[in-house]
Amino acid sequence: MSRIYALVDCNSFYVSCERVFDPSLEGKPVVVLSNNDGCAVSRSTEAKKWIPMGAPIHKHTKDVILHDIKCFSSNYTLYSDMSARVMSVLNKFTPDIEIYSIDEAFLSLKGFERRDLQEYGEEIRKTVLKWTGIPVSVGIGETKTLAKVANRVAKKMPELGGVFSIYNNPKRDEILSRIDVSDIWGIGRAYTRLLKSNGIYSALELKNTADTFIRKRMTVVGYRTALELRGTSCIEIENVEPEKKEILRSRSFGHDVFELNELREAVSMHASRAGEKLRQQNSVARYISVFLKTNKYKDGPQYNNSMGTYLPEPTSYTPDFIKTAHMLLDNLYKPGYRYKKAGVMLAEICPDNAVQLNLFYTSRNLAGHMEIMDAMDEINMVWGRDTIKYASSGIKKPWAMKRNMVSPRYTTNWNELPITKAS
DNA sequence: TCTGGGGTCCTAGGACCC
DNA sequence: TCTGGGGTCCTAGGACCC
Repeated sequence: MSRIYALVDCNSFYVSCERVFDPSLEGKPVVVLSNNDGCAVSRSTEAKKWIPMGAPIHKHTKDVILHDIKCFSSNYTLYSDMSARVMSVLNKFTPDIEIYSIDEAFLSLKGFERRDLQEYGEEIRKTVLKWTGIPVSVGIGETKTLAKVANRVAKKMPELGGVFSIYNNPKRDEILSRIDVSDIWGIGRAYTRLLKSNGIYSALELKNTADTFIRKRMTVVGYRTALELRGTSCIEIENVEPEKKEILRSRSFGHDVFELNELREAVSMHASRAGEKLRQQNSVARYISVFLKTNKYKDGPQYNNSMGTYLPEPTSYTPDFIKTAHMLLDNLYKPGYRYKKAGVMLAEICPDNAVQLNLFYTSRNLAGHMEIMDAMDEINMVWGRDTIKYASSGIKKPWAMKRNMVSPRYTTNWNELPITKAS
């Protein structure tokens, strides 16, 4: 029984989102920055010449000015909404879909063996572009890893029109011989170094490497990658999103922070956001930890530490998280450092219904707590984030991250809708 | 001045038990 | 005196992904 996978990947996704609502950006070098306006995380084709992926933008100020590169702070509200639109279009092609990241999805095309896959890929591409304005590339293959390879080929060679199928392709080995091992899904920096120092440079060479070597040096994970290159599918489509086992919330500060008070505000905000995420998946957590970091890129004394503890019982009640996180932070905090980042992690997560029986017998009014949480989540969902929030999260937030070049929330906020000119 | 954030999986090795 | 061997659980750290 053969399988067929398609990988649909949005081209320069964040940049494409910005362009949908501001067509004047078309054909120009555009860059979207990470939180705090730090690194370039999405670049248009035109910008790639000057700005490497992940580069700190402040190191490229000259290029930005010289080539008039348009820079944007990241606007996740907009990108998440556009992502949902793209995914819902893909869903119309097959319900057998795995949303792999904000800009990528795997589709199972089992049963499509006799169709012209190239043509089908083009139909997907055209439909997504027409209905959402987002350009995508489509790669098709016998396994997810081969679909990834095909997608890469589609992206690298614009003359293919954004679609490439390696499925049953008689030239498969020739294509694999031109793919660098570092470009294979699952092969990162460390494995690239290992493979190249053993004379394995291309995907074809990895495909033909002895199992014993791969298993010993790259664990079963690497072995699965090799099998997938050979056409044996080992990594299945995951239709339902698995529940998170850990939830981490953290941010760098816009400015260095010295005071415990400000750190307490930031930690309080992270704890309440982590709680929101936890409740979204109807779970409770038993373990919480807090971490604190100075700026590793700066000279001066460094401090990097974390502390965690078990909660008296599994919970999703934000005030419990805030209280415990503050206690941990108070123990963690040392005066005299320039702090750059703080975060809160929830772990030992399980579904809330798995513990409900026990909770009925606790002394606390759990039902009442949950009603409060539900009400707050509901209000914040309808009226926007932080309509209701905890006073301990601060009002002025001097530590908040920088977002100096953010575009409007075109699709999710009535006050920021795009305006069409009446002639 | 300015360097992202959020995850998962696997293994090795220590602690401990019988 | 003899200091084995099998097993589980936990944690830290390394690898990867977008």
